[in-house]
Amino acid sequence: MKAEELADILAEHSLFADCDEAELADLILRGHFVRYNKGDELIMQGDPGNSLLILLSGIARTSMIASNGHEIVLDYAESGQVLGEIALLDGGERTATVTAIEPTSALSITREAFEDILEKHKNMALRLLKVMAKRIRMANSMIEGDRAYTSGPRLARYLLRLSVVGAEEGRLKLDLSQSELGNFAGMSREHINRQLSAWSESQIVAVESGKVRILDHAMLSHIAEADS
Amino acid sequence: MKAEELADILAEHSLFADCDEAELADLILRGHFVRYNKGDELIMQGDPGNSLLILLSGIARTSMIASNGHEIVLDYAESGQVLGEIALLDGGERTATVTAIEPTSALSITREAFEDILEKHKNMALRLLKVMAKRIRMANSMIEGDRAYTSGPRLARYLLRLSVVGAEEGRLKLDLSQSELGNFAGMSREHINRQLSAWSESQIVAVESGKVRILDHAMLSHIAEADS
DNA sequence: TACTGGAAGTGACTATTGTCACATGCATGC
DNA sequence: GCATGCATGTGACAATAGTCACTTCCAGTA
Repeated sequence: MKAEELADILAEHSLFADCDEAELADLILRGHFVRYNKGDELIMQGDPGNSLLILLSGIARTSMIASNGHEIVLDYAESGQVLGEIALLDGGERTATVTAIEPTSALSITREAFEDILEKHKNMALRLLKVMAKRIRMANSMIEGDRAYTSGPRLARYLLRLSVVGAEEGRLKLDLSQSELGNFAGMSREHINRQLSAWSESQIVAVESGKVRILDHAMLSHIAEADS
Repeated sequence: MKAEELADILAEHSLFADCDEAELADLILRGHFVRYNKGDELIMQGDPGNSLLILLSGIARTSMIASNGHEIVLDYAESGQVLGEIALLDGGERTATVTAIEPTSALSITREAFEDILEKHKNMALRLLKVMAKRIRMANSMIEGDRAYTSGPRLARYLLRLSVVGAEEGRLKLDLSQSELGNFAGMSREHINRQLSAWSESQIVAVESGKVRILDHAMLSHIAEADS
């Protein structure tokens, strides 16, 4: 892989967009290119965390299994995203499992390589700090959503989170099944179904062949902030 | 303030325990010592975030107000803890309000000072990364708790989180009122009361003059992992 | 085309938790 | 001591969302 290719991928979404050539070169040199098939686990909850991944292509689901067996989906990561930094940094176990939901490739960076790169390129640390700041914001916003809102506004928030900005026709980034949406938004499949049906009635979303499309973005945003 | 004093404070709890003298000296030199009375706000949600705080004494509550007015308590911070890094790092607004719940003092560090120190002392970045890794773990664990567990186990978790390790007689770090506990654990005051009464019956906790004491730590841990 | 498995739709019931309305208790200061 | 105010205890009820048990729909394939 060439530095330019990596640069292109990183430039698109991630906070690594402003890496200079030397940094990219080192990432490629010290990193290890890995491919995964749909369903493969890039990271497994409970494992020791001795490496970090930078997603290059594909989409991966980050999820945790609570001690009572309940599965929680934390995020869907796209290319450019960093995965697995937490355990690498604090030396603890991996808190979540990351599963490829389509063919996926990534750059894997070991702890030693990571430390070397951090040492050599001071900007990398700052970049990582920003990545993590963003992640904390996201986590706090999930907590806020879970705590403060009932299911309706919460689902609205997750739909908005899945919606693309320049959305042609309100398409979502990901076509999740209703069960998957339920896991993500923290509600039962049946309840998701009923809520989507209701919104479909009032022309806020359209549900066609299993795929959700946002028709009234403004209304959905409004619902996302409502009291109930 | 002398470097040794700061060193003592940081050594106790925080990830800054291993700072060398030069680092401490710079923190003190570039930092600004601030005092707060009970009830003062160290950080206000919505403000621009141009500084970071290191708590030196006292206890501060981190909370958010959701757009529907619901208040969520994210954490109670003790001395040694870093506050306000997120907004400082990503340049966004402060996501939460931090309120002193007793007289509190802190070292305030501006963005410029922060950047200088980060530049000068490479270990500081790594330390901050660890602080943030810890925060993400905590946030994920809150999400897990909110999503996967019913109120009983969840309250158990929060009580355990408030319990001191070498707890003499199961005392909590903080004597929260039942309303405050409710805000923290995400349940109504009444429900907290009923749950505590039930546990009090079965000798798991004791409630005496408004203060909760954990009697059966093992049992509480067991409840914290239960299916319901 | 008919068969099959998985996703989606739906009604009835249940469970958990919040809300409201009060009673009680307890400390503080006049 | 008594009044005031805030924290706590408790019963009755309402609301939200989950569970169960089906049915229906649809795509892939034998």
